[in-house]
Amino acid sequence: MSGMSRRRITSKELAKLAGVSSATISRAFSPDSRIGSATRDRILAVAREHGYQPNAIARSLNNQRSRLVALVVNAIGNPCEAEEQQLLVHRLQARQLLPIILCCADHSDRLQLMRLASTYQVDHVVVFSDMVSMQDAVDIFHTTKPIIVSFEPLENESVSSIRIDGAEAADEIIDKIIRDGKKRFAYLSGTNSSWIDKLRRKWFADALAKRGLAFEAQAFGDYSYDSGFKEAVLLLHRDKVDAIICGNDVMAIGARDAARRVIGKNTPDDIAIVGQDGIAMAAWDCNDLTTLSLDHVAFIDAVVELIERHDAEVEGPHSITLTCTARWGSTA
Amino acid sequence: MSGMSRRRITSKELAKLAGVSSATISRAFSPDSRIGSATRDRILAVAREHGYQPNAIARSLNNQRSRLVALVVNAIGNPCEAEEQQLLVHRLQARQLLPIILCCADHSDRLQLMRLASTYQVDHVVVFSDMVSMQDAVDIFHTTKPIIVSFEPLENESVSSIRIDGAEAADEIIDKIIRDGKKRFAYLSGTNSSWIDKLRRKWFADALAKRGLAFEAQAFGDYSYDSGFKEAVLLLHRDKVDAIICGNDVMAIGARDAARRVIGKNTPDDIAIVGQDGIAMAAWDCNDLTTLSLDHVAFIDAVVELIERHDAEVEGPHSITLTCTARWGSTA
DNA sequence: AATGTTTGTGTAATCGTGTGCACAGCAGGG
DNA sequence: CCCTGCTGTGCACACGATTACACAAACATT
Repeated sequence: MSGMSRRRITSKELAKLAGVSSATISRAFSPDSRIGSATRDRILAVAREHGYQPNAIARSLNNQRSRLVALVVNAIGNPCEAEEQQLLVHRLQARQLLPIILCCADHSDRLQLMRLASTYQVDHVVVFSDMVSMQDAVDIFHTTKPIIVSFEPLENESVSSIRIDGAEAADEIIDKIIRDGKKRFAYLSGTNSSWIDKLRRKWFADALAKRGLAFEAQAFGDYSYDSGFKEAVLLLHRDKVDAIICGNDVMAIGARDAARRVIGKNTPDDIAIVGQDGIAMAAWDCNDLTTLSLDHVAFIDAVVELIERHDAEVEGPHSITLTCTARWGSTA
Repeated sequence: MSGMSRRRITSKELAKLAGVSSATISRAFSPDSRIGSATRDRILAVAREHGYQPNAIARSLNNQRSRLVALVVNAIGNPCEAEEQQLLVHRLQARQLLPIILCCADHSDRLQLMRLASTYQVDHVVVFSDMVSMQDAVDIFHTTKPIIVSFEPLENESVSSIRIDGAEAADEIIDKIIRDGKKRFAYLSGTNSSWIDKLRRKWFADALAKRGLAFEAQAFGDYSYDSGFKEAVLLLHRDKVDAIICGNDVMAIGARDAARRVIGKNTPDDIAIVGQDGIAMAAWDCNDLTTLSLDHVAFIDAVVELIERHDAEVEGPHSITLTCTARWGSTA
């Protein structure tokens, strides 16, 4: 435990200390290699004494395997993703894989950021963000076969994908709201550029169309509470809608607050408000949101499953489909 | 753009293609090295054509500089930390540094996890988690000089620290609550093992003591909404307190909901509820929490400042102190 | 006792870059 | 014409580990 040394000790130096060659040091740290158990024990003892650990960078260079995983996300703080990120990081850590977070929210060149990460020879890439196109991911990580979270089946040979389908659940929700007597629907998007947002909106639009209705208004926020609050005021006041489908749960909570405080209308009697994602906060007593929800555990299970297939070098395109469910609260 | 190749091209191969030596390739990618500008342009063109990027792993091995930063956090989903994490990741990315997240919440051997990360020769370590002791951090990252977020000055030569002081703000808050006529205080801890929690409690306990009072009850949660809810019911019902200081904002929101829904008491008239952290959600209209808050931007500025000092190899122990402020809402 | 097999260790090459050193070419000054 | 100085490039080694190969010793088999 004489770990006061500023510099890290190398395998060659440890070899000298233990009276063996550096190859033997390496073997002492590789579980299944031919080495005398007495030698191994002695080496591990000396290693512990001098605080030696094999250098993972050098090991990666030789192995062609870095045990790093790039996670491309929109943001970290964003609760919609945070729960899943947390789960995934746990699962990776359990497999001795280290996550590198690439955060796209700040729009400062996302592609450059991904290129930087790709130079670190990451073993896997998981793209959660809808701000990066599949083609960009494939081009930049052409050596890694990205895992992409998607809302439609991807036919591309060089990616694996997780497809999420909420059409049915959206239909259930719309059905309930209409039976409750609401007539004028609005959609509050999280962004105006994302294809995920477009698809989610389509689920609900299709459900409306099936019943001869359509969205009477559409607004654009930025997935934040404040934007949900602000846009809801406009929708309720100007467009006189009585049902708002929001792009995520956080905006839905903002919209609910706006309705209650600014307009003086309450859910679910006066108006209906629906979220999407099914974050834990949505189920809190003070929120109790009706939301189009995804099973986070199943979702991350799917990601891990794909990572395992890549590790096992199973060939061919891989795609897993998950379906959303409606989670009922008191807001719709 | 013929990036269909499965394997990544190396500098030596590119050298052959460009009719130069691999050393020249390397120089083409190093901004300040002696190389003819014509040669550089040609090399960069060929490199782009073949999708070549220098291998950061090999570069790190040679440089003794990985440009990786380990962030040791409790959890990712936790809103208390998420905002800061998000900020810090942005700042790191702007400096071309890649963050590796180490998540301690899952108690599966935190130390082993840190040891794993340390083998990747990270350039910096930032410890946000109060679940890892300073000594452990120093032992494991003895080559890296960790940056530790702390609540008391650390005299240790081998760490830099950010100290957070909330004594004054706690005093203000207690003062206000007492002037409002509340008399029986409870403290709702986030955990029973963390020294951060103990210190935060001390700020408020000292403020009470100054006025001849003390906490009449103490409960232990786990920083979650649900635990705040559950424990608050007990505190209000069994211990009949009329003011609850919570270990973080999320528990405070849970406590507020419990008071309102289960006990039928409202803030701030019947009872006072105080949070800590000053997360964005606390300011939402539906919450409007009184909270002991820290300026997140200043906080991350301090972290980045310490990272820069380490990069500049400024010697000596570094410590930056930040003070919390009271953020007033309608709950106390 | 001779031969084959297993075990444990050392030697040296390799992974992909960065860089000190040497050197060739070229310009300019005397 | 010689000497000095600068520019651009290649050679070779270093970074710290892994691993195929070789080989000695120990052990097993006939």
